[in-house]
Amino acid sequence: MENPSENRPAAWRRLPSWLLTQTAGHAHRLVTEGFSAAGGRGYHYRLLAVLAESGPASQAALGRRSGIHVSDMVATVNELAEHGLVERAPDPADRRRNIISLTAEGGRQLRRLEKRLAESQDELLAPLSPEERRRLVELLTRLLDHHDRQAGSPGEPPG
Amino acid sequence: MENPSENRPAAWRRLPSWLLTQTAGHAHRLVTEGFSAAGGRGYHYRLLAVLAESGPASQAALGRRSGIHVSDMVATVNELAEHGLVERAPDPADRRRNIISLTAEGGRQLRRLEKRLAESQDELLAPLSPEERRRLVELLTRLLDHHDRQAGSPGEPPG
DNA sequence: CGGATCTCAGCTCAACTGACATTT
DNA sequence: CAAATGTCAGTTGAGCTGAGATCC
Repeated sequence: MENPSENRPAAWRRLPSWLLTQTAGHAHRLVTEGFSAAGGRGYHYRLLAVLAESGPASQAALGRRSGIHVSDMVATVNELAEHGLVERAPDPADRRRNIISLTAEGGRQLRRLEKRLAESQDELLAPLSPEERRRLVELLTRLLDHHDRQAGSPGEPPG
Repeated sequence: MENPSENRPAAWRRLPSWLLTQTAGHAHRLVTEGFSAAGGRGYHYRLLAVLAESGPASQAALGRRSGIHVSDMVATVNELAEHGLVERAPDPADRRRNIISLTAEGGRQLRRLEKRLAESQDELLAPLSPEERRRLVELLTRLLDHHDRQAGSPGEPPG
Protein backbone atom coordinates (compact mmCIF):
# COMPACT_ATOMS: atom_id res chain seq x y z
CA MET A 1 0.00 0.00 0.00
CA GLU A 2 1.91 3.02 -1.15
CA ASN A 3 0.88 6.39 0.18
CA PRO A 4 -1.75 7.76 -2.21
CA SER A 5 -0.97 11.43 -1.64
CA GLU A 6 2.52 12.79 -1.47
CA ASN A 7 1.66 16.42 -1.89
CA ARG A 8 -1.82 16.97 -0.57
CA PRO A 9 -2.27 19.97 1.70
CA ALA A 10 -2.55 18.72 5.26
CA ALA A 11 -6.12 17.82 6.16
CA TRP A 12 -6.16 19.81 9.39
CA ARG A 13 -5.77 23.11 7.50
CA ARG A 14 -9.50 23.15 6.79
CA LEU A 15 -10.61 22.26 10.30
CA PRO A 16 -12.62 24.92 12.16
CA SER A 17 -10.26 24.89 15.14
CA TRP A 18 -7.27 25.45 12.87
CA LEU A 19 -8.98 28.24 10.93
CA LEU A 20 -10.00 29.88 14.19
CA THR A 21 -6.62 29.75 15.89
CA GLN A 22 -4.81 30.90 12.76
CA THR A 23 -7.11 33.81 11.97
CA ALA A 24 -7.00 34.71 15.66
CA GLY A 25 -3.23 34.83 15.35
CA HIS A 26 -3.50 37.30 12.49
CA ALA A 27 -6.10 39.30 14.41
CA HIS A 28 -3.86 39.42 17.45
CA ARG A 29 -0.91 40.52 15.37
CA LEU A 30 -2.85 43.29 13.63
CA VAL A 31 -4.34 44.61 16.87
CA THR A 32 -1.00 44.47 18.68
CA GLU A 33 0.71 46.35 15.86
CA GLY A 34 -2.04 48.97 15.92
CA PHE A 35 -1.81 49.47 19.67
CA SER A 36 1.95 49.52 19.54
CA ALA A 37 1.88 52.34 16.97
CA ALA A 38 -0.03 54.40 19.56
CA GLY A 39 2.36 53.40 22.35
CA GLY A 40 -0.01 51.00 24.06
CA ARG A 41 -0.88 47.34 24.49
CA GLY A 42 -3.94 45.17 24.81
CA TYR A 43 -4.12 45.26 28.59
CA HIS A 44 -3.75 49.05 28.52
CA TYR A 45 -6.69 49.41 26.19
CA ARG A 46 -8.88 47.01 28.12
CA LEU A 47 -8.23 48.71 31.44
CA LEU A 48 -8.71 52.22 30.05
CA ALA A 49 -11.91 51.17 28.28
CA VAL A 50 -13.39 49.62 31.41
CA LEU A 51 -12.46 52.69 33.44
CA ALA A 52 -14.13 54.96 30.91
CA GLU A 53 -17.27 52.85 30.84
CA SER A 54 -17.68 51.89 34.49
CA GLY A 55 -15.83 54.65 36.33
CA PRO A 56 -13.22 54.40 39.10
CA ALA A 57 -12.99 51.10 40.94
CA SER A 58 -10.65 48.87 42.90
CA GLN A 59 -8.06 46.79 41.07
CA ALA A 60 -9.93 43.58 41.86
CA ALA A 61 -13.20 44.95 40.49
CA LEU A 62 -11.45 46.23 37.36
CA GLY A 63 -9.88 42.83 36.93
CA ARG A 64 -13.28 41.15 36.98
CA ARG A 65 -14.74 43.64 34.50
CA SER A 66 -11.81 43.57 32.08
CA GLY A 67 -10.90 39.91 32.34
CA ILE A 68 -7.36 40.90 33.32
CA HIS A 69 -5.92 38.69 36.03
CA VAL A 70 -5.38 40.41 39.39
CA SER A 71 -1.64 39.86 39.31
CA ASP A 72 -1.38 41.24 35.77
CA MET A 73 -3.55 44.15 36.88
CA VAL A 74 -0.78 45.27 39.23
CA ALA A 75 1.71 45.61 36.39
CA THR A 76 -0.84 47.17 34.05
CA VAL A 77 -1.82 49.85 36.57
CA ASN A 78 1.87 50.47 37.29
CA GLU A 79 2.59 51.08 33.62
CA LEU A 80 -0.41 53.32 33.05
CA ALA A 81 0.19 55.26 36.26
CA GLU A 82 3.84 55.87 35.33
CA HIS A 83 2.61 57.65 32.20
CA GLY A 84 -0.09 59.57 34.06
CA LEU A 85 -2.95 57.78 32.29
CA VAL A 86 -4.56 56.49 35.49
CA GLU A 87 -4.30 57.42 39.18
CA ARG A 88 -3.93 55.06 42.15
CA ALA A 89 -5.46 56.31 45.40
CA PRO A 90 -6.15 54.44 48.64
CA ASP A 91 -9.81 53.76 49.36
CA PRO A 92 -10.61 55.51 52.69
CA ALA A 93 -13.57 53.16 53.20
CA ASP A 94 -11.53 49.95 52.80
CA ARG A 95 -7.84 50.14 53.38
CA ARG A 96 -7.14 46.97 51.41
CA ARG A 97 -8.23 48.67 48.21
CA ASN A 98 -6.70 51.02 45.68
CA ILE A 99 -9.19 53.11 43.78
CA ILE A 100 -8.04 53.46 40.17
CA SER A 101 -9.35 56.37 38.11
CA LEU A 102 -8.86 57.63 34.60
CA THR A 103 -6.97 60.89 34.03
CA ALA A 104 -7.73 63.34 31.22
CA GLU A 105 -4.60 62.18 29.43
CA GLY A 106 -5.75 58.59 29.94
CA GLY A 107 -9.02 59.45 28.20
CA ARG A 108 -7.13 60.91 25.26
CA GLN A 109 -4.92 57.84 25.02
CA LEU A 110 -8.02 55.65 25.08
CA ARG A 111 -9.40 57.53 22.08
CA ARG A 112 -6.11 57.03 20.22
CA LEU A 113 -6.16 53.31 20.98
CA GLU A 114 -9.81 53.03 19.91
CA LYS A 115 -8.95 54.60 16.59
CA ARG A 116 -6.11 52.15 15.99
CA LEU A 117 -8.36 49.31 17.04
CA ALA A 118 -11.02 50.28 14.52
CA GLU A 119 -8.38 50.36 11.79
CA SER A 120 -7.20 46.90 12.82
CA GLN A 121 -10.72 45.50 12.56
CA ASP A 122 -11.04 46.88 9.08
CA GLU A 123 -7.73 45.43 8.00
CA LEU A 124 -8.66 42.10 9.55
CA LEU A 125 -11.99 41.91 7.72
CA ALA A 126 -10.73 43.41 4.47
CA PRO A 127 -11.70 40.44 2.25
CA LEU A 128 -15.30 40.33 3.53
CA SER A 129 -18.32 42.37 2.44
CA PRO A 130 -20.33 44.26 5.09
CA GLU A 131 -22.98 41.55 5.00
CA GLU A 132 -20.37 38.83 5.39
CA ARG A 133 -18.79 40.69 8.28
CA ARG A 134 -22.14 40.80 10.06
CA ARG A 135 -22.65 37.08 9.54
CA LEU A 136 -19.17 36.27 10.81
CA VAL A 137 -19.69 38.37 13.93
CA GLU A 138 -23.04 36.73 14.51
CA LEU A 139 -21.69 33.19 14.19
CA LEU A 140 -18.68 33.90 16.41
CA THR A 141 -20.87 35.58 19.01
CA ARG A 142 -23.06 32.49 19.19
CA LEU A 143 -20.00 30.25 19.56
CA LEU A 144 -18.45 32.46 22.22
CA ASP A 145 -21.65 32.84 24.24
CA HIS A 146 -22.14 29.09 24.18
CA HIS A 147 -18.64 28.23 25.37
CA ASP A 148 -18.41 31.06 27.89
CA ARG A 149 -21.55 29.75 29.54
CA GLN A 150 -20.27 26.19 29.17
CA ALA A 151 -16.80 26.73 30.58
CA GLY A 152 -17.43 29.57 33.03
CA SER A 153 -18.33 28.29 36.48
CA PRO A 154 -22.16 28.14 36.69
CA GLY A 155 -23.44 31.10 38.63
CA GLU A 156 -20.38 33.19 37.94
CA PRO A 157 -21.07 36.72 36.69
CA PRO A 158 -20.45 36.75 32.93
CA GLY A 159 -17.76 39.45 33.24
CA MET B 1 -19.89 65.34 31.59
CA GLU B 2 -20.85 62.48 33.85
CA ASN B 3 -20.22 58.98 32.59
CA PRO B 4 -23.40 57.91 30.77
CA SER B 5 -22.99 54.16 31.31
CA GLU B 6 -21.89 52.59 34.54
CA ASN B 7 -22.79 49.03 33.72
CA ARG B 8 -22.60 48.62 29.97
CA PRO B 9 -20.79 45.52 28.74
CA ALA B 10 -17.40 46.60 27.44
CA ALA B 11 -17.58 47.69 23.81
CA TRP B 12 -14.67 45.55 22.69
CA ARG B 13 -16.54 42.34 23.49
CA ARG B 14 -18.35 42.58 20.16
CA LEU B 15 -15.29 43.35 18.07
CA PRO B 16 -14.30 40.74 15.47
CA SER B 17 -10.74 40.50 16.80
CA TRP B 18 -12.03 39.85 20.32
CA LEU B 19 -14.56 37.26 19.15
CA LEU B 20 -11.87 35.54 17.11
CA THR B 21 -9.21 35.40 19.82
CA GLN B 22 -11.70 34.27 22.45
CA THR B 23 -13.33 31.55 20.36
CA ALA B 24 -9.85 30.48 19.30
CA GLY B 25 -8.99 30.16 22.97
CA HIS B 26 -11.94 27.83 23.48
CA ALA B 27 -11.05 25.91 20.34
CA HIS B 28 -7.48 25.53 21.52
CA ARG B 29 -8.61 24.35 24.94
CA LEU B 30 -11.03 21.77 23.50
CA VAL B 31 -8.49 20.41 21.03
CA THR B 32 -5.74 20.26 23.66
CA GLU B 33 -8.01 18.42 26.08
CA GLY B 34 -8.97 15.97 23.36
CA PHE B 35 -5.36 15.28 22.38
CA SER B 36 -4.34 15.02 26.01
CA ALA B 37 -6.99 12.35 26.61
CA ALA B 38 -5.24 10.29 23.93
CA GLY B 39 -1.80 11.01 25.37
CA GLY B 40 -0.74 13.46 22.68
CA ARG B 41 -0.36 17.14 21.90
CA GLY B 42 -0.88 19.47 18.95
CA TYR B 43 2.65 19.17 17.60
CA HIS B 44 2.47 15.39 17.82
CA TYR B 45 -0.68 15.31 15.74
CA ARG B 46 0.64 17.75 13.17
CA LEU B 47 3.87 15.84 12.68
CA LEU B 48 2.18 12.43 12.52
CA ALA B 49 -0.40 13.77 10.06
CA VAL B 50 2.22 15.24 7.74
CA LEU B 51 4.23 12.02 7.89
CA ALA B 52 1.15 9.98 6.97
CA GLU B 53 0.28 12.29 4.11
CA SER B 54 3.67 13.05 2.63
CA GLY B 55 5.80 10.13 3.71
CA PRO B 56 9.24 10.05 5.37
CA ALA B 57 11.29 13.24 5.15
CA SER B 58 14.02 15.22 6.86
CA GLN B 59 13.20 17.25 9.96
CA ALA B 60 13.62 20.49 8.06
CA ALA B 61 11.22 19.40 5.33
CA LEU B 62 8.70 18.20 7.89
CA GLY B 63 9.00 21.52 9.66
CA ARG B 64 8.14 23.38 6.48
CA ARG B 65 5.15 21.13 5.75
CA SER B 66 3.75 21.16 9.28
CA GLY B 67 4.52 24.75 10.22
CA ILE B 68 6.47 23.50 13.23
CA HIS B 69 9.64 25.48 13.87
CA VAL B 70 12.86 23.54 13.29
CA SER B 71 13.97 23.88 16.89
CA ASP B 72 10.59 22.66 18.16
CA MET B 73 10.78 19.83 15.65
CA VAL B 74 13.79 18.44 17.51
CA ALA B 75 11.82 18.10 20.74
CA THR B 76 8.71 16.81 18.96
CA VAL B 77 10.63 14.06 17.17
CA ASN B 78 12.39 13.19 20.43
CA GLU B 79 9.08 12.74 22.22
CA LEU B 80 7.47 10.69 19.45
CA ALA B 81 10.59 8.56 18.96
CA GLU B 82 10.76 7.80 22.70
CA HIS B 83 7.31 6.27 22.41
CA GLY B 84 8.12 4.40 19.22
CA LEU B 85 5.69 6.44 17.10
CA VAL B 86 8.33 7.65 14.64
CA GLU B 87 11.83 6.52 13.72
CA ARG B 88 14.91 8.67 13.24
CA ALA B 89 17.43 7.35 10.74
CA PRO B 90 20.43 9.06 9.16
CA ASP B 91 20.05 9.91 5.48
CA PRO B 92 22.80 7.98 3.64
CA ALA B 93 22.62 10.47 0.77
CA ASP B 94 23.07 13.55 2.96
CA ARG B 95 24.67 13.08 6.33
CA ARG B 96 23.28 16.36 7.68
CA ARG B 97 19.79 14.95 7.54
CA ASN B 98 17.68 12.68 9.70
CA ILE B 99 14.98 10.83 7.83
CA ILE B 100 11.89 10.62 10.01
CA SER B 101 9.34 7.92 9.27
CA LEU B 102 6.07 6.79 10.78
CA THR B 103 5.91 3.46 12.61
CA ALA B 104 2.85 1.22 12.66
CA GLU B 105 2.18 2.27 16.24
CA GLY B 106 2.55 5.91 15.12
CA GLY B 107 -0.15 5.31 12.52
CA ARG B 108 -2.47 3.90 15.15
CA GLN B 109 -1.81 6.85 17.47
CA LEU B 110 -2.55 9.21 14.57
CA ARG B 111 -5.94 7.57 14.12
CA ARG B 112 -6.67 7.97 17.82
CA LEU B 113 -5.72 11.65 17.70
CA GLU B 114 -7.82 12.19 14.57
CA LYS B 115 -10.83 10.74 16.33
CA ARG B 116 -10.35 13.03 19.32
CA LEU B 117 -9.86 15.95 16.96
CA ALA B 118 -13.13 15.26 15.18
CA GLU B 119 -14.90 15.16 18.52
CA SER B 120 -13.36 18.49 19.46
CA GLN B 121 -14.59 20.08 16.25
CA ASP B 122 -18.08 18.89 16.96
CA GLU B 123 -18.01 20.19 20.50
CA LEU B 124 -16.61 23.50 19.27
CA LEU B 125 -19.35 23.97 16.68
CA ALA B 126 -22.16 22.54 18.81
CA PRO B 127 -24.39 25.65 18.70
CA LEU B 128 -24.25 25.92 14.89
CA SER B 129 -26.32 24.12 12.26
CA PRO B 130 -24.54 22.23 9.45
CA GLU B 131 -25.26 25.10 7.07
CA GLU B 132 -23.92 27.64 9.58
CA ARG B 133 -20.80 25.55 10.09
CA ARG B 134 -20.16 25.56 6.36
CA ARG B 135 -20.57 29.33 6.20
CA LEU B 136 -18.25 29.87 9.15
CA VAL B 137 -15.58 27.67 7.60
CA GLU B 138 -15.95 29.49 4.30
CA LEU B 139 -15.62 32.94 5.85
CA LEU B 140 -12.64 31.96 8.00
CA THR B 141 -10.94 30.32 5.04
CA ARG B 142 -11.26 33.52 3.05
CA LEU B 143 -9.82 35.54 5.93
CA LEU B 144 -6.96 33.13 6.49
CA ASP B 145 -6.04 32.85 2.83
CA HIS B 146 -6.02 36.63 2.53
CA HIS B 147 -3.78 37.21 5.54
CA ASP B 148 -1.48 34.28 4.87
CA ARG B 149 -0.82 35.69 1.42
CA GLN B 150 -0.56 39.18 2.90
CA ALA B 151 1.83 38.38 5.74
CA GLY B 152 3.81 35.49 4.25
CA SER B 153 6.88 36.69 2.37
CA PRO B 154 5.88 37.03 -1.30
CA GLY B 155 7.17 34.07 -3.24
CA GLU B 156 7.34 31.82 -0.21
CA PRO B 157 5.72 28.40 -0.59
CA PRO B 158 2.33 28.50 1.19
CA GLY B 159 3.28 25.70 3.57
C1' DC C 1 33.34 29.93 0.85
C1' DG C 2 27.86 30.22 1.16
C1' DG C 3 24.06 27.72 2.58
C1' DA C 4 21.42 23.89 4.68
C1' DT C 5 20.65 20.88 8.65
C1' DC C 6 20.31 19.58 13.42
C1' DT C 7 20.72 20.74 18.24
C1' DC C 8 20.54 23.45 22.41
C1' DA C 9 19.76 27.42 25.25
C1' DG C 10 17.07 31.10 25.92
C1' DC C 11 13.53 34.63 24.99
C1' DT C 12 8.55 36.68 24.22
C1' DC C 13 3.80 37.31 25.46
C1' DA C 14 -0.59 36.38 27.47
C1' DA C 15 -2.45 33.83 30.90
C1' DC C 16 -2.29 31.56 35.05
C1' DT C 17 -0.59 29.63 39.97
C1' DG C 18 1.16 30.02 44.58
C1' DA C 19 2.54 32.43 48.34
C1' DC C 20 2.41 36.24 51.45
C1' DA C 21 0.93 40.37 54.29
C1' DT C 22 -2.80 43.24 55.27
C1' DT C 23 -7.48 44.33 56.10
C1' DT C 24 -12.50 43.40 56.54
C1' DC D 1 -11.65 32.56 62.16
C1' DA D 2 -12.71 32.92 56.72
C1' DA D 3 -12.61 35.86 52.81
C1' DA D 4 -11.03 39.71 50.00
C1' DT D 5 -7.28 42.64 48.31
C1' DG D 6 -2.87 43.91 46.50
C1' DT D 7 1.84 42.44 45.50
C1' DC D 8 5.55 39.56 43.92
C1' DA D 9 7.80 35.48 42.05
C1' DG D 10 7.41 31.87 39.21
C1' DT D 11 5.21 28.70 35.59
C1' DT D 12 3.02 27.27 31.31
C1' DG D 13 2.73 26.76 26.15
C1' DA D 14 3.21 28.09 21.47
C1' DG D 15 6.23 30.41 18.86
C1' DC D 16 10.42 32.49 17.95
C1' DT D 17 15.80 34.00 18.00
C1' DG D 18 20.66 33.09 18.22
C1' DA D 19 24.49 30.39 18.37
C1' DG D 20 27.32 26.46 17.33
C1' DA D 21 28.66 22.07 15.03
C1' DT D 22 28.41 19.49 10.98
C1' DC D 23 27.93 18.65 6.25
C1' DC D 24 26.85 19.70 1.10
